Amino acid sequence: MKMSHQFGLTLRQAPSDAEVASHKLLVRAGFIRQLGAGIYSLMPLGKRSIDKIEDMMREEINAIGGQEIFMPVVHPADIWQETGRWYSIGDEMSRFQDKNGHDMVLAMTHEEVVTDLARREVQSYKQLPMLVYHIQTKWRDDPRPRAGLLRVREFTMKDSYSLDKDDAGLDQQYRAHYQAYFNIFRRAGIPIIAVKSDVGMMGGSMAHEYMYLTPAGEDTLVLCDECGYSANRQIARFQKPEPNKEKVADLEKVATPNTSTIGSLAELLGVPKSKTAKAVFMMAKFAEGEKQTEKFVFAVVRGDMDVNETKVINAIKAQELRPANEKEIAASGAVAGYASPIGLKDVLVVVDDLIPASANLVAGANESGFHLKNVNYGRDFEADIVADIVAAEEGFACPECGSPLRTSRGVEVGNIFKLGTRYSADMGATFLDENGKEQPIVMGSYGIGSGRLLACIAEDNNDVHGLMWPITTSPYHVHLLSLRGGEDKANVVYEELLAAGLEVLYDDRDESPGVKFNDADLIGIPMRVTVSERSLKEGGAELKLRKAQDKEIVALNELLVRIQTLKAELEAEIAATAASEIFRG
RNA sequence: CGGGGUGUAGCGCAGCCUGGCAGCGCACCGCGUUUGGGACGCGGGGGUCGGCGGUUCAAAUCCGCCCACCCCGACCA
Repeated sequence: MKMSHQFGLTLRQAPSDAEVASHKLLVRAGFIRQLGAGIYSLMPLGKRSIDKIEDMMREEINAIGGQEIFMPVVHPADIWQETGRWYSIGDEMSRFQDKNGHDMVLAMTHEEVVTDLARREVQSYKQLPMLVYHIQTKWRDDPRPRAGLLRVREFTMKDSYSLDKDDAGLDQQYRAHYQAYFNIFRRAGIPIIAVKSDVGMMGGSMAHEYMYLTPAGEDTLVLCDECGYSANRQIARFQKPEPNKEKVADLEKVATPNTSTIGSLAELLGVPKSKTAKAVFMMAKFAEGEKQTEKFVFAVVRGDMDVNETKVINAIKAQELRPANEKEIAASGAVAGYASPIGLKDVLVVVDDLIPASANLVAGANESGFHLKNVNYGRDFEADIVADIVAAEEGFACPECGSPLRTSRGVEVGNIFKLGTRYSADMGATFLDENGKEQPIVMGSYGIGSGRLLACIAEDNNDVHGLMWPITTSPYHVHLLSLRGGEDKANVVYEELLAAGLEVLYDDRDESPGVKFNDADLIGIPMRVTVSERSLKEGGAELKLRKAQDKEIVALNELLVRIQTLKAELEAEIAATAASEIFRG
């Protein structure tokens, strides 16, 4: 491609609303342009990189038996009603009516459509296993898009769906994806770790997320350097400390004026925070078919720990959780700052499993200015549900080996879910087994966001001058610059490289050398070839790697072979990182 | 949804407080000089000052409402 007619210019300054490196550089280098909040166009350079990423996805998914299909982006509401997600998903799903007044949805994922296809096409166990996938645009009206392509509302995703006759088959396809995803990320040139994760709105029994570690990420991961345990903080477990073994003492009411925080309470009474119980009030939404109900939830954890809302949602099997407002708190009989589960009515009490084992805690008296000492579970109050609802923190003990845990921020670039029969059962996607008995198809779903992956590659591969693409995802292999006195020879080189099948971005513009060099560094194509009066005098063309400092002069008649060799070396470097991943289920 | 911020040329910004011809740098067009790390000179083109309404002789500037975008939080894959 000749840059003189390239659609999309480089910018000397990034738009002021770009903050993270990948966003600034992708805009400045002309890969993407923003249309609205979380809505981006891909320019020619960006489109070429995305195509390469998606082609690698195709190769890896084809290699594990995938068959590419293409499913619609607009769905009739009825299939979403069949699975109940029409009712359970909130504003994040955009809905509209067609001209006949029929409810429609913009696809945010494709479980419903693929399950509908499966119930039409799959009749017999003899057809299974099968794996279908597509690369399609999705729309999720995220409450807060941010950071360029790292978090958007409209995005393209490769998602595959596995169809099996039983759990063993699902497990096999799940593990195949587990490895295939690592292959894709390796080939794309970025380090990724897999962590155990919440199943969220997908439902199902097991899930992993693929995380690129970066402070710009917004998921918090809990990692153990000792044994390799890794999980999203939303579900991360840890070993609870040994509870105290005190003898149960008598309940005692104490005046604690102006002591509505755990810190001030512990100080006033001279006890450690771990001897107190903390209460958090939330409203939980439950969906039963088409009906929605809300319930006041009273969660209790030890004072030195924090509630993990995802764990609460999973413990009480709610759809959604939000903080309760003052009115709702008052209606429940609880007193903010002095709340306790003792004597409350019509509320759902959820207690962390460390609480029943802890004796003589300090808790609120449900009376402003008073707390109770020596509160004991079982004697003074009981819970509707006892479960692990505490958020894992840096330094807590690893659930597997007891070593201190570490936390890190990450961006989720992919995920895999064991769906089981969550969708096939609701939608009647069944087959006949060996005994002629009707069984629901056992399913899995597996996604990777291609734009988010592009952003992570950019985030991981840049320096002060600009982007530095791995050869596998670079929009072009070679960036050819012609400078004064080298124009004619550069034209010949361009034609020769193209004829050899190389992808070349040719800077044939009438610009000063500085502009061309700086644009080349900004765009970040791995190999740069300069043809000028000077280089010709020195014996040919100048060849430089974007990531290296050294330059070499290569005779024009050897240039093609030299570039092909270098390209093969760059590809081999990435291939050399391939490995089998240990599955951590 | 809560808190904070910003909307003036393609990009970055000044002007607004204290109302009076809409500016600067980069980018863009023409001519000339220059040519290996974001050149220089001369001459040009480009604006509903986010939108609507109000105050005023006069509004980018003051007032009201709305919209968009960004950041933090809530939430989410």
